[in-house]
Amino acid sequence: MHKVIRSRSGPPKVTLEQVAEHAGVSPSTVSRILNGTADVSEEKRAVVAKAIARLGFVPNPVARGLAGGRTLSIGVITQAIDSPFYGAALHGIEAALGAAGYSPLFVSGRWHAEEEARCIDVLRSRRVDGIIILTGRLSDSALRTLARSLPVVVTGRRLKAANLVSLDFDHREGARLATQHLIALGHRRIAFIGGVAEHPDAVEREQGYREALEAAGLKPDPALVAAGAFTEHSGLQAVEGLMASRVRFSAVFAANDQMAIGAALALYRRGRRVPDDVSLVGFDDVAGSMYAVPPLTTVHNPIQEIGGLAAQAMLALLAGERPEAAVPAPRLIVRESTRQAGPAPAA
Amino acid sequence: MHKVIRSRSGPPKVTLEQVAEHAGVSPSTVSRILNGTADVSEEKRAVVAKAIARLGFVPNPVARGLAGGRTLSIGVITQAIDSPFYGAALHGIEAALGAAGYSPLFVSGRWHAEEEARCIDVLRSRRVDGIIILTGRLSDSALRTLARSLPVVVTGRRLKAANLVSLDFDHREGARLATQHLIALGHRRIAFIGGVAEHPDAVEREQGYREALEAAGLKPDPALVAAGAFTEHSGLQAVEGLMASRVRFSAVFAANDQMAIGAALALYRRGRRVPDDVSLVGFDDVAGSMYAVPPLTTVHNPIQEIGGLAAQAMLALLAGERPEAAVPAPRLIVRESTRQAGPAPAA
DNA sequence: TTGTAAGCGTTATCAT
DNA sequence: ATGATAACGCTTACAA
Repeated sequence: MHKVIRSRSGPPKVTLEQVAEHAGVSPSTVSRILNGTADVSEEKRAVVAKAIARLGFVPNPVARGLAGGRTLSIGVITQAIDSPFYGAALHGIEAALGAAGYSPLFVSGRWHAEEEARCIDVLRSRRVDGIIILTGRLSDSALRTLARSLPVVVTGRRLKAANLVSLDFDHREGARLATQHLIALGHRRIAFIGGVAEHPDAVEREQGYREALEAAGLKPDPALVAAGAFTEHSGLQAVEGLMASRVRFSAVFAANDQMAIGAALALYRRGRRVPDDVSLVGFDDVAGSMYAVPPLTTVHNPIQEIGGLAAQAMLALLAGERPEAAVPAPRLIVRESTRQAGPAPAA
Repeated sequence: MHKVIRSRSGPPKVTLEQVAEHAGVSPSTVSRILNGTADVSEEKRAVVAKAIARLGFVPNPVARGLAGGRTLSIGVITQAIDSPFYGAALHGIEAALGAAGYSPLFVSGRWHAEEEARCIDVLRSRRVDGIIILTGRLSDSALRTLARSLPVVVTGRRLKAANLVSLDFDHREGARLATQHLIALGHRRIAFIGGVAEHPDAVEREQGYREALEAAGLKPDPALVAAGAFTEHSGLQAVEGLMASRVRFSAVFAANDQMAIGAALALYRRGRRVPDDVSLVGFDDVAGSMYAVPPLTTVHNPIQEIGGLAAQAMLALLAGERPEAAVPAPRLIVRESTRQAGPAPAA
């Protein structure tokens, strides 16, 4: 009774050495049992287990880190810790890592390559056992170099290297799906709002858009593609630009949901109804898009799942395996922001 | 030249001892300089500084943690790391802590008191120097106890204790503001969607709603208050329940933005326009609400700023001060989801 | 299979 | 003001 309370109130002060003493074995034996480093007789195993339970022993990760060189912590580089997109990924990572006794150390690159490099330094100085990079800006060669000193898992690219696994979602296919959907509904003049130009996801999504158009015998009209920056505001601005330039369009495909949301607002402001006057498709299927008004048709990007996969790949890497990660294929989620194109598109 | 590259590629292998040797002083002197623990002659200071720069020495936080008992890391307990609300707070915390050389360790309680307790154990076993709790479920007395062994900063309550600082936003006043706004617009039948019942923020917001009503001579109608759970879905359901029960209302005040967003969708589905048919107010001013269709009128909750304040309070606590934290007062942000009540509310 | 002892890179306690 | 010399709590050769 008394013990339970203590274990929750005071810092765990019991040391491995005390456990050893209590069990009548040597510290190394206890350590071996804890880490499965070597075979230990069932007999001692039992005594030690009892002693651990009795004393409420919890190994000290800090000491472990110093002695063993492993800290049981994994650095995770995101671009923005707030953001529905990264939030979901972090959630997936936390769950998978936590189940294995590892803790994530989250840092934000804030879209600057420089910041990102600083993040890596921080993580390294903290002696993380590995680094997961969620769609960063670092060059492929920088990643390869990094992987020479640490296991690395990176999302958003296709990259082969030792000690490194990359998880890549098929953005092109996803964008193709979205565009095809619009085409199938009879839309011919489909505007596209792009993402951050240097961002690999963004360029792939634009490629998918183009490919679908071409496959349908439609030729991409440069006047229909607007630049965006993956933010709501940029989506709003993009649509405003489009309307100011007086190009006709009956549908908009935005390279991510946040921009689609911004686009919806711009349309609303100008009195163009979604989906009655213009159809709208996003990308990512971020948590909020299901509750947009109207609910947004989008391409589901299993971000949280990818986070989990990334974490598992890292765990496998740490275990000395050479994991092959398979990312789920994109699926189109049809909701209420798209509909059949009107018989005669308005001039 | 060569050095720069190495510092970014290999793990920092230079030890304090090597610096000492290189500078011709003892390790203790180097340590003292690093920590400002004692006076050191300008002379040695300079030599050591040079040696540190020359060798590219970076102190090892793990070793520091073992020897000194401080890890320069702060545990942060959130309820959901994904979530626009907590995301913003984490962002504020990360920025403030990072500037001081501290790293946050984020863990999610997932709204379970039990999980939350486990989180604390994890953080403690990692030897964090302090714990920031963002609106948790732990009892006040549990927090007091915790504060006896570790500096604690907690948001979402008013609590006085040694080694503990609480930051409390005035939810009641915020809710009052929101309700008054609706009343001033001529609304008389104002529905309220509550939050998680055990959540202190939720009850205060409901109190504010009631107070504003009473202050205006309106008596709260139990049929107008619906239970919610701080999620979009629960907001949607709440409005559906309200409409199914056929109570009249010309305005809805939701205890947070996410529920307001859900409410907006339910209204949209039933063909009731916002704000033409019913006015809608949220709470928190989460990132997305500015881009809702229509943009949501809400109470601004400076979450990111509060995160920063919490971090600074923690830093002050660690420095042995007794910080007084002042949280900004709530402000109403009037956008486009509210308008004058119609002359004769529909039956 | 198990124990002994030497680290791991700092900080802290004494002396001087 | 500065230097030895223990810790800190655990892992890991190396022995036995």
